[in-house]
Amino acid sequence: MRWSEIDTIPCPVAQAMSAIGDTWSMLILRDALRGATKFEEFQRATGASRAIVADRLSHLVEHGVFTREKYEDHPPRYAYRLTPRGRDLQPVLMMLSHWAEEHLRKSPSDKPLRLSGRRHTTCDHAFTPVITCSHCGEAATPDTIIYDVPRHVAVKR
Amino acid sequence: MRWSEIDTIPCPVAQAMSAIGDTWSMLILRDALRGATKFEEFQRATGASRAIVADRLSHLVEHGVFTREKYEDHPPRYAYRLTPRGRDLQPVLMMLSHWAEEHLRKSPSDKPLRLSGRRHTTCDHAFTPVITCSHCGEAATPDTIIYDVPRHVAVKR
DNA sequence: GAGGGTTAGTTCAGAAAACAGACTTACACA
DNA sequence: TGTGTAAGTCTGTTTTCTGAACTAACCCTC
Repeated sequence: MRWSEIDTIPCPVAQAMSAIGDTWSMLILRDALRGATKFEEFQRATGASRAIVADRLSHLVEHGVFTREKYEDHPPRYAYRLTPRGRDLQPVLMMLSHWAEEHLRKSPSDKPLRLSGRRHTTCDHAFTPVITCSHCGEAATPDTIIYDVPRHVAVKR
Repeated sequence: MRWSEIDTIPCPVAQAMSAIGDTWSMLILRDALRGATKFEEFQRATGASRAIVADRLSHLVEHGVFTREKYEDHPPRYAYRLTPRGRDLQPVLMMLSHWAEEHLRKSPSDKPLRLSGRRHTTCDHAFTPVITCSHCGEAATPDTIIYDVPRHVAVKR
């Protein structure tokens, strides 16, 4: 199995990762959600090489996560803007950040990291994300969720 | 900037991706959350080469996402089990799946994919995950969230 | 009008990493 | 003696990445 064949796996996690690309793409998405739109902004903020940034941006455009709009003709200059599909990745990045803040302290005795203050404008309070059930509104914690996994994908026990 | 230096970036997204590893690690996590514990199970389910599986598993053990327990001495056999830190990645994987199911249909006219039925045992209904605010309990959609990003990380506008 | 800054890339060679497939070890069962 | 299972390691090729230089066209300052 090659990287390039990952998109053939019939699984939403594999499909999602295939569309996003890799860690550099994640960092580019993070910066886009913070407001970055220009090539140079992405390059500076991620610290990745120019070739990587060019490659990942075109991958993300191909997969409908960004649009590439010319905002100047001579010389050609482009703005990369998140599509609705791209903006919908915000919850994924937020949960990832939340996980890191909870778990990735430097030493076990450290307090949880709080690198980014997250504020809910509806109630104007700092908060942490809580996943709830679209049907009953109660918390959907890992132990209250079961999956009906298609038989051909299921792991043999 | 090298891959190996990603963990030096003071950003929870970078830290999280550094701890997780890459797409193969994501697939390994997916399988672990489905109940896989053995090397061979991970190898079959992900389709990655044995070297990749061995490498990613040891990476994840190093980062406290899995434990490696010997369950047989001769010959040595190991079970990989998720730690609490690893289990807490479940919401991340769930949001990623949800995004793929909503957005990655084969053609624009297709209905959203529903590859895995997600059921909430509290109310016994199929559901989609909704992120809410830990303070007021209302939906925390991207447009109702603002970040207080530390100045040294902020993108210049 | 010379020089520097900005923006969005492309190109190149050498270095690093990923990868498939074969191999190893060791037991169980027939 | 042979097949199956399990958990890797090893090897040599293939692919990707890095870092630096280069292009190109405009703007601004001196």
